[in-house]
Parts: sequence; C-alpha cells; structure tokens
Amino acid sequence: MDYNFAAVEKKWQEYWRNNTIYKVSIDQNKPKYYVLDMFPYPSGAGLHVGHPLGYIASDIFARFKRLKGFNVLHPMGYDAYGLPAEQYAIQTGTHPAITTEKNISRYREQLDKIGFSYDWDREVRTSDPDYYKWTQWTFIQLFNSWYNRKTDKAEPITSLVKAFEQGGSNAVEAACSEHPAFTAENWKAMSEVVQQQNLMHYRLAYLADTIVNWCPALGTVLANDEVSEGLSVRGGHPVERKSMRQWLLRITAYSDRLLKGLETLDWSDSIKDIQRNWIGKSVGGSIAFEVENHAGLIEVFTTRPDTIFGATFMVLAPEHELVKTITTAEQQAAVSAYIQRTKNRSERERMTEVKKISGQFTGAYALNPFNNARIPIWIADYVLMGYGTGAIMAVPAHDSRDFAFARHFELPIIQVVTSQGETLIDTKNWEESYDAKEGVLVNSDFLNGKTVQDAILSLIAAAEQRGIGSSRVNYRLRDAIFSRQRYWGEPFPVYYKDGMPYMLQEDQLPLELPAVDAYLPTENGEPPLARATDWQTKEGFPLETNTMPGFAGSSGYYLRYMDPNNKEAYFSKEANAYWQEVDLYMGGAEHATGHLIYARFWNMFLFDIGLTVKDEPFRKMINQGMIQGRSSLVYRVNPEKMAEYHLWEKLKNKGMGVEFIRDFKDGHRKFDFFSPEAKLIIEVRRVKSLEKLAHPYTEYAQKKGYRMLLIPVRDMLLEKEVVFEKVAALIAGKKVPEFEDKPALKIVPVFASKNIDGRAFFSDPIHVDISIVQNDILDIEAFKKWQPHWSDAVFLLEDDKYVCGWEVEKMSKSKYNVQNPDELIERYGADTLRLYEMFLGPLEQSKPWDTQGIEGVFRFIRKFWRLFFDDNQQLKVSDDEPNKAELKILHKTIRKVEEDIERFSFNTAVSAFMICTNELAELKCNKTAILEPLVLLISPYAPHLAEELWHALGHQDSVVKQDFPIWDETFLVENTFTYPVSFNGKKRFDLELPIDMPVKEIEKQVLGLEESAKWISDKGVKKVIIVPNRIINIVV
RNA sequence: GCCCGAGUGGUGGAAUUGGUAGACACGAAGGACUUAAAAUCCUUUGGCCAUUGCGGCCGUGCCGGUUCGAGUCCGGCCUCGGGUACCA
Repeated sequence: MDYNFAAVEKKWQEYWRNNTIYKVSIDQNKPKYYVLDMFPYPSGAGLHVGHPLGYIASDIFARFKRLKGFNVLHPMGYDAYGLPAEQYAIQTGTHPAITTEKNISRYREQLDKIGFSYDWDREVRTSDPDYYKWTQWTFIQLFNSWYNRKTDKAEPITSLVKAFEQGGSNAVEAACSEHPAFTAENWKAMSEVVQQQNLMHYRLAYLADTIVNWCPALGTVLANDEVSEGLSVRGGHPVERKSMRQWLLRITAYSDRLLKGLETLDWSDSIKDIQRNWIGKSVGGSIAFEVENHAGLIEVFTTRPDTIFGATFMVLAPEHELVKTITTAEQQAAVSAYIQRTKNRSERERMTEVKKISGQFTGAYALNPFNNARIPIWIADYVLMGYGTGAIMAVPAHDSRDFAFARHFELPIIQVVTSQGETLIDTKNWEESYDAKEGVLVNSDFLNGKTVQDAILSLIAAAEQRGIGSSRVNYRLRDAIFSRQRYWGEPFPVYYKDGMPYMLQEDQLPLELPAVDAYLPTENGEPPLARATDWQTKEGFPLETNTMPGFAGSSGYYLRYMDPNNKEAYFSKEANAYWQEVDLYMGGAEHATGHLIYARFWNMFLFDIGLTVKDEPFRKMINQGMIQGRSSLVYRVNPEKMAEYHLWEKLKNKGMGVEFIRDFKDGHRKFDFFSPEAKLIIEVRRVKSLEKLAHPYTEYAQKKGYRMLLIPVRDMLLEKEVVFEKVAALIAGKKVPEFEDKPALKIVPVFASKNIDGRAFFSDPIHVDISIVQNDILDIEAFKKWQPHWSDAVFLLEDDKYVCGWEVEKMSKSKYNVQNPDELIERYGADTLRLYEMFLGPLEQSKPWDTQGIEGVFRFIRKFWRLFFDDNQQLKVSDDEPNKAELKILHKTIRKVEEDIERFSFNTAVSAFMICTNELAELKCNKTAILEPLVLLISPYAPHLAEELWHALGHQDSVVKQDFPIWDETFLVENTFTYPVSFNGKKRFDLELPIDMPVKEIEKQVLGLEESAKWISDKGVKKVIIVPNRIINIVV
C-alpha cells in the first residue's frame, strides 16, 4: 500500500474546517498581510484546471506568510451578478438568484477539494443585500460629491453650493461636464430645479444624455471596456452608438491621479502600460480659430501647436455643433448626405473602414490667427466628437492621417519642421509625413529656427497673450457609464420627483431587488425593473429602473472583506486601519482596463471622503498566465486523396519509367496524372463519379490521341498492385480497358495514425476527447463508444497503436480539451494537483496543460512519503544526529524554497523539493532532524501531506500554526570550489581548488597542469582571467 | 500601424548579477524485480562525427556588434502571443 491521499486529504480538510484553522481576526501583536484572489464569477461550467492556478499560487504564498509570522487575511467570495445567469433566466424563467446559488455551491465544492486556506467566514457576495447596501451607499456618496481641482480631491456637494453662493462659477475649479458662467447673484436667483440641473454637471455620479454603446442583443448599454472591436466582450454581439440618458461616474476627474498612482504600485510594466494607454494622457494646447463671415469660433486641440503655420485645412467631427451653421448653401446637400452616411454606419463598419478616406468640404474657411491664411473647413469621421474639441487643425506635412487626407482630396502640404541635416524636398514628392517630435521649425514666421520643444512653448505663450488659446491636457479615458437596462444587478438608490433624481435616505438601504414576472424589457422598451409592481417610494415617487453594472459590486469588495459582517458601516475604521490595503493581488491581466481601473477609482474616492487609509487598493499584483488546452487530434482519411497519394508515390520521379505530371490542366479539363511521353491520362475517382465521366473523358482522349485509365478509388485502396500492373501495361503499349465498372464499396470512415506516410496529404484533423487519449495513444474502443456513428471505423495503425496529433489552443468544450480538476484530484489527490500546477512553468506565463506530466509529481509525492514510511506503512524515522551532507541538503533546500517563494518562482521551488528528496533517498536519510523541517517547508505546497506527516511525527497541533524553518549559512560553506577551466571561453575541464586560494596561486596551479599544456600547446598564454569561486578562463 | 511580452532538446521548462547551456520533470529506448500486471529501481536520452580508449565539432529564432567570456548586454530583422486603434 502506498500513501493513501484520498483518505488523508479528506481527514485534514474536515479537521481544518471543524477547528476553524483558517479563521483570522485582528491581532495587533502580529504584522498583517492581505492576500487576495480576484473575485470569481461562478459560471455554470464550473472550474477547469486553468482557474485554480492563481488561487493555488496565492494560497501557497498566504500559507508561507503565516509560517513567517504574519497575520494573513486570505478571503474568498463571489462576483455573483452577471449576464450568463440573467440570459439563462430570460430563456428559462429561472430566477438568476437560483442559478447563481447553484453555481456557487458547485464552485465551493470544487474549491474545497483543493485545500485552500480561505477564511470562509468572510465570504462576500455582490448580490447579497447586506453587501450591496454599501455599493448603493457609495453611489449616494458619489452623487453627493464633486471634484475640486484646487484641492485635488472629492468634496461634498455642499461645499460647491457654498462656493457658488459666495463667488459664482468663477470661484470654482472643478471636474465637470459643463461649466457655465454665472455670478453669485445669478446662482441665488436660480430656481431649485435649475440649480439642481447645474449641480448635475459637477456630481461624481451624474445623469446625462450621452452617446453610449448600445447592444441590442443583450438589451443593454455597455461600458467602453466591455466592448472590443465593435462587439460585446461577453457574447460577441454587435454594438451600436446611440444617445441615451444614463448614470455616469466621473472617473475622468481622477485621470491624473490614476496615472500618477501607477508609479507607486508594484505591478507588472505591461499592466501599467495598458492602463496608461487606456487613460491616454496627451499634453498640448487649444487654439481658437475665427471663421470667415461667421461669428463663431472653432476651438481645436493639438499636441503640436508648433506646426500651426503648416495647417492647410481644418477638420470637424460630423456631429460638431458648428457644422450646421458654417456650411455654405452650395455645400449644404453634400454635407447632409455625408453626415447621414456616417450616422447609418455601424460601429463595426466604421472600424473596418478605417483605411478608407472620406470627408466633405463645408464651403467655409477658418482664419489662421497667426498669419490670417484662409483654410478650408472639412468634416470627416476620422475626427471624433468625443475627444478634445471634436475639431482639428490639419497639418498634413507632420501628421500621417492629415497627410493621407490631403493627398486624397488634393489639399496643399506645407513643411514646417526639418530634421537635422535634412535637404528640403518639395512636399509634392513626399511619400509620407514627417511625424517625429524633433527638429527645427521653418516656414513659420517667429518660430523659425526654434526646436520643436521651444516652438511649442513659444506658440502657446503667444496664443495666451492674445487670449486665443492655452495649454491643455486631454485624456482618452471617458466617464464610466453606470446604468444597465438589466434585471440582475444592484438597484440604484434613486427616485424621481418632477423628473429630477433624488437619493434615498441611508436608513432606507438596502433597496432590494424586486420580483418581476419576466426578465425582459417592457413593451415600451423600459428595463425589466419597470415590470415590478409597486416599484416606488412610500410617498409614491417612481424608483430608478436601471440597475448597476458588473463592476459596481467588484469595485470595493476587498474592503468589505476586512469587516464583512458589519451592519453599521461598509467596514470599521479599526479594521481598515489594521488591514489597510491588499498586499498581494492575484489575478488575470484581462481586467487591466476594467475592474482594475474602476476599483482604483472607487478606492481613491473613499480615500478622499475619509473612509480608507490608503488611496491605492492593491500594492502588489501578480497576473497568472492562461493555461491553454492541449487538444488531441485524429486524422480522418479522404479516400480519394489517399488513393491519389499512393499512385503518385509510384508514378513520381519516373517511378514507372516515364515522367508524369500531377494535376494536368488542358483548358477547363483537369486530370490527376498525365504522361506526355506515354500520352497517358490517369484519373482516380469514386466509382459513381467515374460512371458519369467515363463517356465524355473517352471522347476527349480519342480526339487528342491520348490513352486513358480511369481508376476507382476502391481498386487503388484494395488491390493497388493490380492497378500498377495495368499502368505498366499501358506504358508498355498494351491494351487495357479504360474503365471497369465494379460495385461501389460501402464507405467506411478511415482514420490514419499520425505518422502514416503521406497522412498530411490525404487526411483532415478532427478533435477528439482528451479523456480517451493517453500519452497521445488513442483508446480505440473508447473512441467508438464516444462517437457511435464511427463505431465501424477502420484505423490505420503504426506499431499496433493509433498515435494522435496535438495542438495547443484555448481550453473549450467544443475542442474536447477541457481538463477538470475534480477528475485529477480523484486520481492523484489535491496535493499533486497543487504541486503540478505550480511545476508547469513560470506563474505569469501562458502555458499548455499537459496531463502526462502530472505522473512525475505524483511519483515525487510518494517518494517523499517513503522517506518517512517503509513498505509496510510503518513510520521509520530515527532520532540520530544528522551528518554534514544531510544538513547541507536540508539548508540548501530551505534557502532555495524561501527565495523562490519570495520571487513567485513556484516551479523552481517544486524542483528544489524533488532534488532534495532524490538526494535524501540516495543517502537513505530517515532522520527526524532533517525530515521535520522539510514537512514545514513543503506545507504551503502540499498542506494535506504535510499535516499528515506532522501529526505522524508526534505533534498534536496543526502544521499551519508553526514557524517556517530558518536556513543556516554555516552548513552551506564549502572548503573547495570546483572551477570550470576554459580556454578562449570554452570549458575544457574542472579543477577543484581551496576556496580561499589567492588568484596568483590559482594561476600558477592551473598553468602548471598537464591538461592545460595540451590546450595551450605552442600558442602561448595571452591572458588569464580568474574570478574567484566562479571561473577560470585562459586566453591563448 | 503603434505599445508591451516571448522565442532554449521530442515536450513543459532551468540557468536569480554577463561566468560550466539543457537543472527538475514528462516522453522514449533498454534492463532488473514479478507467473503476470501495477508499483519500484537501474542505464541511456540536444545534434553530428568518432566509438578501440581518448574524444572532437556544432548548438539558446536570424544577421551583426561589445566582451577574456553572451541564452543573458547593444543594433537590425523574422515569427508568435497580448493590448490598442483614426485620441489630433
């Protein structure tokens, strides 16, 4: 009997649960450490082996930190609102809460089997009213706040009102949608409703008409990060642009802090880059242009104000409000037509047609404020209304898009920047624009001779002086659309009075999700909540019918874990002061532009209003890579192609004495094989098809004077020697019937093993379930059972085996390559699964799942076990004093494992365990003094095994509560070092020398060796490089 | 197009600061034990040449450079993966 993992794992999982081993509470005597996994959405499909990868890594780290004396917060919960459960509800009428509950229990069951050290008393679910009360509460705080640019933080809206009362709008610098000018007196004279309308421009949660991503298939609006390439990220449905009244969060107020905060975070550069690009800060200036014969000004945003003398035309977004008024009468029709055309295009069409240049001249001219040049005003949809001012000054010489536009519509191009030492060429002959932000200005009046950087500053200064422009910063980041026309989400704590939104009082929270009769919009197109009866306040005011998006609940869940059962507050001040922030956040990189930005924003806001002690929520983040599937393939033979292949193998390279051409074409006719020398055509086809073609082919051959052989596929496969004889006879000039009609063969599916000759030419790969393939060998009987319609299939084997091909691709049901953790746990145990997932490769890299390799880890676990137990399962440890060699192995391993965990190199730590076990087994070491620390060392990785061994060694308490072993340098020092001796950088032999031997002495020793003489020979020594305790290199 | 990241045996990967390339495992081949199987153990396993012993040559996507020494640093290119896309 071997190590009985099934019984052991069950025993200790129960022990941990019954003794609440992982329960954690505030302990001021210990340093805290917060390890968090990204919130999972419990999907109906359950976990596959890719999901727990990050959970295992974070669990190892959490366990390691516990052993290191930290008070570790390691919670888990569920992002329970989500589209799949609601889509299922729409189809079946099942309440999403029921589906979600079911999925959660399945998830929990799977998670429990892996042996995680979560404190489940802290579980949080976004759909739990006790939790979403605080999501709603935060929304109210956002509504009641504005962003003060002077203090650079969120402040209560009351302070804004006070400022307006005292100094009007000029007294305020705020993040806002609009900033109308009014005096204190104006403000006081406004009606309540007008005041509220004005305040809406400043609130951090606000209601506005905006262009939104409308997804008709899902019946809802989506945020920018929920849309990719014109399709919804979930489901892949087309998205349209539409104007709707929606709640938004003014995340743009935090653009700069979100950007700057990145510098302080211990995140991967790639995630930081993705966030930087998403926020998209660009520094430039805005300049106002007058329009000829028109009162309005057109303000443009540019990052290159220095190139203003090269502006040869101007482009407005088709939606720009001035388009209507500046367009001349002659151009009116053309402009309207263009606007109409761009409006009717879907977002996806617009994106795929990016390379197509389109635009329309308005007939109007703008005046360059610096030289009064008349520049034509165009509209084109390459200028977006949502960015900058929706208008650009086009400088075709120095912007590639403007360049392409100018070339297309034959507009002038003026060079204003030269690169160093450039000889000027007429722009007519340019092939591309010069976009680089370096060089010296020319053709630019007072900017001539200045560098680009200086010219930018000079021009902005000049514009400011004349009051026509200023420096300006723009962000790509948009305010987050916060309304969803869906049922399964948090209700807004909002009601409407006279069309104006008002917040519920805190004591009315949570506003619970009402029951509805169907999870669909109403006939009038209102969201599902409009179906709820009595969806109004006690006073009878209607409640908001939209719900909040998925990211609402996941933006602050990590804070709730600090104090999850608090009824009075989101979390207590004490809990937040103790746990502070997430020290290690483990999760996928796919949340870079969604959750990870929203959560940072949410946290910064709570920091501003004094709720949290940290402005950034996640100190360090590790993004685990994806685990890809390893699909198995069988090869279905195409009989016709196979017959052709075999014949060609015989005919090619004058195999039958004469040259043959393959795929011979004559006019519209095509034949498989043709020999000009023998004037012979050979065609291989199915009998049925030959019967039809025999006549026309024969006619053709007669006309051309060719001879012909029509070979049924069946003949080629069943009796190819006979066919070859016929061909030989024909070549020899003998008479052979052109076509012998025989009954067609019943078509049986044929599968060829991977390495059958020519397989690639005559077969097509088909995915096969990985559970019936072992070490790439197909279980043929299981295959026939799996696909009964292939039960009569014939298999072409190699060495009596069917060898499958394989491919690395996404793990998915349709590819039959999903590996489920439960099956593996049943077969190998959770510890093996944990170890193997780590052993697979670097945590952050994507890698294919390969079940074959798990055997090695399984062997290791049992080998480790056998260090403690003999073949009769008797404990065989001894209390003997360990020797030097054993101590060295132990301490080397402790050091390696600790260093590897610290740098999240879990795969190399597993190797270190293997090496250590191999070495100790070699020495037949069974000493407690060595083995006991090893049990502690391995406990974060294989907690069940470690707990069992720990108790077997006579301990009563849990291995979880112990201390991590400490390595001792003294056991590791060596007296000698084995130098690799190289000649010209090539290693030739080893040389063992005392560790403290001086360099001079080493040189003398090494040069005196007979071995060295061989390599030096007559070339002579040029130089000797000796790096103590590293290498010796001799240059000859 | 732009911005990241990665390319090492049949496979997953190791080499932490420029210092013995291929640790550890899988797979494969051969052997021991066994009536047999499983399990376990032993040997070989980057390629080529030599194999009578010593050995020798090549080799980390490609081309070039720096260096006594490059998988690692620099320049150029190729391929794959991720992000983003008229963002002015």
